[in-house]
Amino acid sequence: MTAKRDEIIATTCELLEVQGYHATGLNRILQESGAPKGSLYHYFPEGKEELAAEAIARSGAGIAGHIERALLESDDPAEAVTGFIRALAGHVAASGYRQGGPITAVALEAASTSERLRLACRDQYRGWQALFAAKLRPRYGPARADRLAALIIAAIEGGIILARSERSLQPLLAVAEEIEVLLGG
Amino acid sequence: MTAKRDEIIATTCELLEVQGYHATGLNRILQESGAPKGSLYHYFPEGKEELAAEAIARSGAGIAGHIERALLESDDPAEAVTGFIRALAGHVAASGYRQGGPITAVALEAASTSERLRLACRDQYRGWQALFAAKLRPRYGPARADRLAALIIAAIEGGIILARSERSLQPLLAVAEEIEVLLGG
DNA sequence: GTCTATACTATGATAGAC
DNA sequence: GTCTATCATAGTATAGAC
Repeated sequence: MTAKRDEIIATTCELLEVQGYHATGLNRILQESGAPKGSLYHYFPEGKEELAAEAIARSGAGIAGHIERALLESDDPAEAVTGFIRALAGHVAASGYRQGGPITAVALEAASTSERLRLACRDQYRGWQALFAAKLRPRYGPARADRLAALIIAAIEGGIILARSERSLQPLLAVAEEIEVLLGG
Repeated sequence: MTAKRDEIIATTCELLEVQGYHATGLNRILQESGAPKGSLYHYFPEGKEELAAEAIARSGAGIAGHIERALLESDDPAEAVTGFIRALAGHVAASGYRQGGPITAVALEAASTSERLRLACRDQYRGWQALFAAKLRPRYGPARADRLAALIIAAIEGGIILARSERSLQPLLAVAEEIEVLLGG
């Protein structure tokens, strides 16, 4: 029964996004996903870490999909990138400043704590960065495109942190505007 | 005896920076700071949250001091800002990619969880942002200076996340370079 | 009256029994 | 495949030592 396993992962994605890794208990995951209590170690023999790693991969793939679709919306890189950021900002606000950045919290908690989760997050970041870099490469060349992509990811992740702390879109919108300036020149 | 209270806060600062809020247990704090277990609720009657809030304020003030000093190093805003980022990058690497961003992890975990900690982090971010904005205002005017300051904070916070995930300075250095471009124009 | 040892309740992750 | 036991540790509170 893979449907139940999927449901567990989906619930984990949500909780990790809102609360981070350590604040998210297995009990809560099981309860929220409606899965039987004893079933967790059947589906995830390596326990919480394995489950979290899979959740990170899934969340990351979802974001990658959003990035891909957003970057197709315009031929102009500046417009495409800032369009993505503004759409993301809307999503952050719509969630009551609870969501946005599904792996950010885990990335920070796990960086010094769990090599497995650190690598899981790193791989997602690399994937996103590659998508932006590919879009920017024709105009800026490979080296600069990589740097710009790094800045974009960093500014988005940081912008989400500020937005959630302020409960305001302003930081993310400022990020979008300034990145537009940087790319527009 | 305020010295022991101070020691507890200092230890909490370190642990929060590396691990975040929920991963940091009171036992660990007490043990690491050499303070007796029973003394915690004497010094911090409201428990862990109160302790964390004080630690956030202290870490934040330390960063503010670093920002202030760095911004005095050059009259050119671009040089001053990127100087700060590069110095920070050095510190991140020197700590084995465990430190840097003392409140980032807590900000994310607590944003949806503890109003008190959310506000504590928000206030620190506002303070830092005000410092950068003040430096940028003469050249860029008030509105743009605020936006640039938001981008700078966001890009730094995000850059730290990426650097810690990659165990590499590259993301932070890319951030510095691109911000230099943005401010240099 | 300032500080600390100890105990308590809840919940964490996990693993063996059914 | 799932329930229940286990064992550790969490955060907290109180009663007593200095």
